[in-house]
Amino acid sequence: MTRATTQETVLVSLRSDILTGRLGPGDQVVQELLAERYGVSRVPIREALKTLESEGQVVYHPHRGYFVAELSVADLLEVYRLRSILEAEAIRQAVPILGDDAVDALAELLAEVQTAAGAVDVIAMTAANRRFHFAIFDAAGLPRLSRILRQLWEATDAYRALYFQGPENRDRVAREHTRMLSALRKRDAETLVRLHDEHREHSVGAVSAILAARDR
Amino acid sequence: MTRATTQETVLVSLRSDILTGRLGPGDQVVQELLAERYGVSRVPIREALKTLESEGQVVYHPHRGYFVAELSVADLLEVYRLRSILEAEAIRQAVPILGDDAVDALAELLAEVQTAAGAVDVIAMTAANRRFHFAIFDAAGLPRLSRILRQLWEATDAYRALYFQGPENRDRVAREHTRMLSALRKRDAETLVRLHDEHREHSVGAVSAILAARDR
DNA sequence: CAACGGTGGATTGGATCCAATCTGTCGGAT
DNA sequence: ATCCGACAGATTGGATCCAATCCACCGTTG
Repeated sequence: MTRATTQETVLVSLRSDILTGRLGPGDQVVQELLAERYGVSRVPIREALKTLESEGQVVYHPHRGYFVAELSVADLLEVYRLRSILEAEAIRQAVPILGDDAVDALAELLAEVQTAAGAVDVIAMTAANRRFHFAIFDAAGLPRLSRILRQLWEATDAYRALYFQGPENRDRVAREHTRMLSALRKRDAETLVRLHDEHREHSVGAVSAILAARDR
Repeated sequence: MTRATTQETVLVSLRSDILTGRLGPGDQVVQELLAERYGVSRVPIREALKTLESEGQVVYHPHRGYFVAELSVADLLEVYRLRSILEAEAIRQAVPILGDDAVDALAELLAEVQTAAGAVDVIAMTAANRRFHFAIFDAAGLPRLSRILRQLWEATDAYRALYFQGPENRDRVAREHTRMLSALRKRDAETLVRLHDEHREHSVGAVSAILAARDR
């Protein structure tokens, strides 16, 4: 059994801090503070922050430190535009080579999302939601594409949690996922692409509204 | 004047080491060795390596260290496939909003590539070539897209230098760039996209041949 | 009163030291 | 002869310490 290194555990903690809003957009990330919070030295914190920086989750100013990235509306639109292009590519590649067992696994993941939604556990729902979508994307067998998509998803993590706050959004996501699964069962890539586009379309609208409200 | 931090200087040194083949694909990157070579401690090395890791230039195995990434043929094909999609997007966005002054600047960059090609300075040519292409991509005003494209380009840096070794490849690139510039002057995005596709098509063939030769 | 320069506290950047882990090798047991 | 475990060297991971930088505050000066 290979134990996780400290920087790895710190990394997941930091991600969750950002996801839950404990570290909000624009906040300075003081290394000493985190070191104390997690009971480690500053070294693994720094390495974890470097990773987050390259993912665009935090920005780095030399000699000033790391700050949780803030998304402008333009950023948000760009992220969704890129996702639209790349997810379509992933889906078209994945659907024809998806085995029945993989589809069954997806049904399983769908159930997890529903469960978390029912329990109003926003964190669990965000995680399950991601697993559902990436089970499809990863099936394309294009690791770099998966990696880029992960970065794009993570870039909006700080805001996605807000989206799932609304019960109507949770219900909507549940319905859409069900339709995605049925398109998958028919191996209907084009419908799946269209459903994803609608899915994103709605959430980009909702999140921009949140952003606009914040900036006021 | 704000001085560069050590990790930044180390980062550019490392990039150049990889580009020139001083660090070849598959090599282990021993931190102590680099620390001595650059006359610094291991800390900035580690941070620079973290950055390279997230770009996919090196891979990281906990407790074992960093290794210069090796590209399989499948990796290479994926990189070029993604570039094809994303560069087309960048070009279509950029061309209509490109000012005359920007086109003039590109002509300038083209000249630099030619000069370096004439001088058989592979390093300078690689750098100038990149500046030429990214002047176009960056003009799209989509920073995340630019960033992703940079990562994709860097992933094949270790192999690109080999491509420019061949004089016929250098000549070909020079000709193609000239045609790109003239398409740009006419604001003909579709021709420019097509030229880029041909450009890539040829180099992916050449680099796969190099890869195949290595693996034998 | 605005602009400038100095000063002190806070924070990050880098160096050095020690601990943890991995890997290859050498004996010994089966 | 082969497999297994202990040991040693090498390398990385993390902690601690000191130096460099930044930034806000304040007093001075024009």
